[in-house]
Amino acid sequence: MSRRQAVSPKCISRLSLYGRLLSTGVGSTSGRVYSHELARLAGVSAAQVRRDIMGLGCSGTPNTGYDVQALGSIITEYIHTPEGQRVALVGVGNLGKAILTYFSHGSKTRLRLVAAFDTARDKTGRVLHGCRCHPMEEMSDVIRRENITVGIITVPADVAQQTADALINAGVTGILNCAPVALQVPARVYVENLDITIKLETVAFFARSGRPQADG
Amino acid sequence: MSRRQAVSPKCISRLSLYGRLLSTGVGSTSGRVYSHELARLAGVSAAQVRRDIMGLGCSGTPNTGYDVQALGSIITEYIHTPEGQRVALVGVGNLGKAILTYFSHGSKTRLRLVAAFDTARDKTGRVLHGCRCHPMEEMSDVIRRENITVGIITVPADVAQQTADALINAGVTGILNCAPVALQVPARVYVENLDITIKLETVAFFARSGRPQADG
DNA sequence: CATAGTTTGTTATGCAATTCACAACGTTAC
DNA sequence: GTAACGTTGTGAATTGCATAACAAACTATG
Ligand SMILES: NC(=O)c1ccc[n+]([C@@H]2O[C@H](COP(=O)([O-])OP(=O)(O)OC[C@H]3O[C@@H](n4cnc5c(N)ncnc54)[C@H](O)[C@@H]3O)[C@@H](O)[C@H]2O)c1
Ligand SMILES: NC(=O)c1ccc[n+]([C@@H]2O[C@H](COP(=O)([O-])OP(=O)(O)OC[C@H]3O[C@@H](n4cnc5c(N)ncnc54)[C@H](O)[C@@H]3O)[C@@H](O)[C@H]2O)c1
Repeated sequence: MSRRQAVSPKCISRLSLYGRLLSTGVGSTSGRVYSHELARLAGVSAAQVRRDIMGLGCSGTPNTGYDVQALGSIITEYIHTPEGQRVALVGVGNLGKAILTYFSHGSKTRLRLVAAFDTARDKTGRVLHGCRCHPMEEMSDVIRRENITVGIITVPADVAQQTADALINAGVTGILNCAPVALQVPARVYVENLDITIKLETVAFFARSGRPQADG
Repeated sequence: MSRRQAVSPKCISRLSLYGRLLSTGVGSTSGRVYSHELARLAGVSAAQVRRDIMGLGCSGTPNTGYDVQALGSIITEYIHTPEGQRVALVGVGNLGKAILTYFSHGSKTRLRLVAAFDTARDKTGRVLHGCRCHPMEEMSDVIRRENITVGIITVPADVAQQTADALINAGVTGILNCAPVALQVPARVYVENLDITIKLETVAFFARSGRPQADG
């Protein structure tokens, strides 16, 4: 259970990707996979794959590669808790609804999106894809009762900070922020920003000058 | 027009963020802004801000900071073309519709989302927020005619690669990929991946172990 | 059993990006 | 005018990350 050493967010992101590749039919014939195979599918180098796996207490055998099942399990157990962490989403608008739909149908992650929140009365009280939308006043209670540790923010930019404050107050320690603002949070809280406009402007820039190959 | 030197995607992303901050009421009273103010709002260090700006042929004056208007213009002109690049979106599903709505209403970028594509007949032919949804057969023609250089992929994962191929064939040189696969593209094409599941799993991981502070 | 051929685990190397530190400069106060 | 303060611009130091490289290990084969 104890983490071997501090790993970077980028490393965790790659492990998450390897995990998905392993669970979606890689090496399904042999039951085994080489580092360079995973590398090609993940868009990274083979050395990178081996190095990432090294940090997990590895399991590969030379000349045969990795056991798909075993490696998948190790990665999943490293990234996730046995029960799967519980997630809440705030702001059931266009983007919020898309994410809600995705995580109840399309996604295979161990994470569970178990509650949604909104201010609009036509949203609250309803149940979308098995996930109830609560009014904001119930946030603190629901997050504690449901043991929620992660929040997704899909509210308008001008209320994103207060939404983050409310989530943190209620006990959330990780936030995926889809609003285009940099949140101010205490050091113990981890934030990732998912800013579509910035990503798109970056793509547009390199669509012209075309040099580097990168990712996020 | 000529770029001073090769800059990293992360640098461009930060410049994009500074640009937005400058255009949304930073230092609106004085008309000027300090590097440490931008830094706090962007969630980076003051030295980082100054260094990023340095690469643009800078304009700040000691003790007074930067002229908001001037710096904003310089950043915009560096990141964008004068006319604004044109963008197409493929896959008008839950996520695709949310993005379409956002870029016709909520966003202030110079980029223009001017065309959408889908296979489903109930999507094609309709006009959403001033953006027509075409059938896939018209892609090549429309992209050339409309001078589109950037594509957004919001189709299911199993058709993302063929969608990318089609976009590239039609002349697109930058792709924002929202499907959870690593696309194989020629070196001249620039790809950014926007993988919500990976981002969320990364947040969940550090919501427990809580160490680093990072971003993407 | 020995030999050839691959792939892993890991260490060393190189590179890029961020931070540090400070001189130069402008501004303000008196 | 001049002294004191605060910020910029930028070379140097540092950190972190990815690539390269290679010894050890395993399989296969005759
Ligand atoms: N839709 C996109 O593709 C897209 C792209 C980039 C960024 N974003 C950002 O994501 C966020 C949401 O975008 P959207 O298109 O879904 O907007 P939206 O207007 O469709 O949805 C916003 C939702 O938040 C709710 N809300 C408003 N104030 C609230 C509050 N104080 N507490 C709780 N809920 C509140 C509203 O009732 C609404 O349901 C915005 O910050 C937007 O900038 C969206
Ligand atoms: N919705 C989310 O929040 C979310 C989160 C993470 C990842 N994603 C990814 O984004 C993509 C889209 O997700 P979604 O929820 O919008 O799915 P969706 O099923 O709602 O939309 C998919 C759209 O693509 C169209 N399509 C199907 N095949 C096509 C083809 N060959 N060419 C052109 N169009 C085609 C469909 O008609 C549909 O309109 C998926 O790859 C999904 O994994 C979505």
